[in-house]
Amino acid sequence: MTESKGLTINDVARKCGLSRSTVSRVINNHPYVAKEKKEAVLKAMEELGYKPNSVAQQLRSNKTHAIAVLVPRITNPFYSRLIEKMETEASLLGYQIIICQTRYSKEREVDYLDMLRSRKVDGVILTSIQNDWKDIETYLQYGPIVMCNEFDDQATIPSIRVNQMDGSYLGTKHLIEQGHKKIAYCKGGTKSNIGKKRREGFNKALKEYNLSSVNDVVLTNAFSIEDGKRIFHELPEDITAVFTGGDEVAVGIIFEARENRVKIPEQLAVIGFDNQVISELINPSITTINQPIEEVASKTMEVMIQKLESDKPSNIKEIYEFPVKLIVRQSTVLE
Amino acid sequence: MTESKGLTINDVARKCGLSRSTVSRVINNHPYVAKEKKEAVLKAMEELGYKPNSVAQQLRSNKTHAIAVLVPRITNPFYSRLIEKMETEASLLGYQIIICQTRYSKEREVDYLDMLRSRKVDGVILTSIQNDWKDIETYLQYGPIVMCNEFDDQATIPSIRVNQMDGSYLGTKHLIEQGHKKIAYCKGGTKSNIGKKRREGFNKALKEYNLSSVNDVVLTNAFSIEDGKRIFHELPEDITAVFTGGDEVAVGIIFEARENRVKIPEQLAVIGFDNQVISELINPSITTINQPIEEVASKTMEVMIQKLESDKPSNIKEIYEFPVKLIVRQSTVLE
DNA sequence: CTGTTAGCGCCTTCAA
DNA sequence: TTGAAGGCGCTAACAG
Repeated sequence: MTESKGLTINDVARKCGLSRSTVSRVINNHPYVAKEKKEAVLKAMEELGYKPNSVAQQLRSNKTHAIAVLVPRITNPFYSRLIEKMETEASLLGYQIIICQTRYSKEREVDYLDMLRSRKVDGVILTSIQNDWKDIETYLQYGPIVMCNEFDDQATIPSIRVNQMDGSYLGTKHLIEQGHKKIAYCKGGTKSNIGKKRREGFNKALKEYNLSSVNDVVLTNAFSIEDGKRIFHELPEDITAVFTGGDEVAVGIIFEARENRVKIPEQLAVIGFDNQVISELINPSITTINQPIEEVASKTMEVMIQKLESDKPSNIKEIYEFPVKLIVRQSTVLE
Repeated sequence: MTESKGLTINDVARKCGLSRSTVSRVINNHPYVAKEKKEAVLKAMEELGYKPNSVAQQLRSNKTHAIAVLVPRITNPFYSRLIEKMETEASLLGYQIIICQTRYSKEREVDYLDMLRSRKVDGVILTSIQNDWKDIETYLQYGPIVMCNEFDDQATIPSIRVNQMDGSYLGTKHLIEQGHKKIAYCKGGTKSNIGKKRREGFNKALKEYNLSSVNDVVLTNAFSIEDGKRIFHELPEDITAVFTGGDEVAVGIIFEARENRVKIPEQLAVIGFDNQVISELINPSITTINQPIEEVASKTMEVMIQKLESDKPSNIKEIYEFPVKLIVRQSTVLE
């Protein structure tokens, strides 16, 4: 098969005996085009099988209708749910999503942000942050950046997120109300603001019940199922409950507990975070914190596209915070 | 903040007192540029913070370095693993991935294929097929199309996949060897070639053991966990084993069996497909078929980029078939 | 209402 | 080794 030459607006113009401008006007639905000429153009485009070259349109208009979405890894169900909804919304509004996996690398984050400088995308959505805000800020002159999920208090851009503090507060309070006095706390990376807020909520709950000083068991690097398995073995003897900060970690702990004949929740109560599909299916099912992921994703895309289509400045701090909900299941309460 | 005007090659040329052509040569690493002038250009670009406008480059070169990947839904772990690996490979070779979720719609599939016509992407990777091959074929004149996972026997394009028939054959044989004589078979959609091959493998195993005529229990629309739950209740009394065609379906069946006090594998043996993370974590763990997803994804991207960078025709049928492996776990054998 | 003209930013002959 | 000029395909003034 011979590679198609790519029809241009000139071919259409020639075919219907009109000028390129007229054809262009028809393409862009301009007013003031005579009915019959418009139809002639439409007919010519149809017969030729013409479709405008979007790259040329992009160059002219200085808009790509593409948005980069940076995530650590797409296989993490939290991020894939975010992406699923963002793509659906974007597609409805005529935008494309370019997937960018940073795999927690500062360099890759910068490389992807550079797509703003090279005009490959109109805007960037960050769902995690590897670099300092001052380094990210310099990219703001090339197009809007919106933060979704993760955030930075100094950042002067829109931020769409859930109330993380409330999540850990509700979860911890629930554990305390089940009678636990010695609760381990798992955290992920060090720079995350999500982590900070969660810790605040955890502490707040302890304080309310005057347990603050007795709880200082903190497990770090808690992200994956594997981490959960490791953490199970790092748990001190006197711990009766774990706040994991993620359903994956909870799954790992439960799996390892099963292998080691440790009963959950009788000997160890476990609470997750995210309300992922697996939390409901594993046995025992996992008490967790539900985040309205779809709403967060929609709102993020809405804010981004609004920035793109209005000429309002993008360096304004706006915060949209969504509520979370405690989902009680078997991993913390007896049947 | 004032929106950056976007520096052009002209600004750089002016800054270092050379022509645009020379600057362009430096950008593209052409030979025959005097060392000192080259350095002057580099210095000017550096000081100005110039980066070439990739849209203009795209228009000139008629290449976008973007590849559309069509999947039904990104939240399906099978597809997100495929995408993860594809994105990683593409990014290494200087390409971007545009995520396109068809959600099993013919119309959306065509809309996304149209990005080839409008030159938004250089190539398209299909991981599922909604339209007939003859309708897809017409897009081939605009750029390469590669099939990954799903395939069509008539299609004259590269196809990267696993040996589906072997998968269902191995699984079914395993069930038969455990003593099962009445095995239910779950299938997904009607048009899938994957489904056809799987059915062949299933039948082949039955035939080998002379069980062909007694097995005619086929459950349809088996995709999700919810489908699995439904199917559990549709199972005839005399069935002792189910070939589910997917770990999600197996999970649904196991979940519902647990709720209904049906013992797995004693009363019902279940075999999945895909070796997804959850298959190992659920209790009982699921016997399943492992597919080398990462290898399939890499090979797909390799083939695509090779088509893009050579001028070889893209309408050649090439088949790359990877082997699958049976993973035996608790859902089919007593401990 | 329609055509002519002038670029968007870049790369690549062609001449020098 | 370098610069001038033309054009990739499209749209938006500006005339008419």
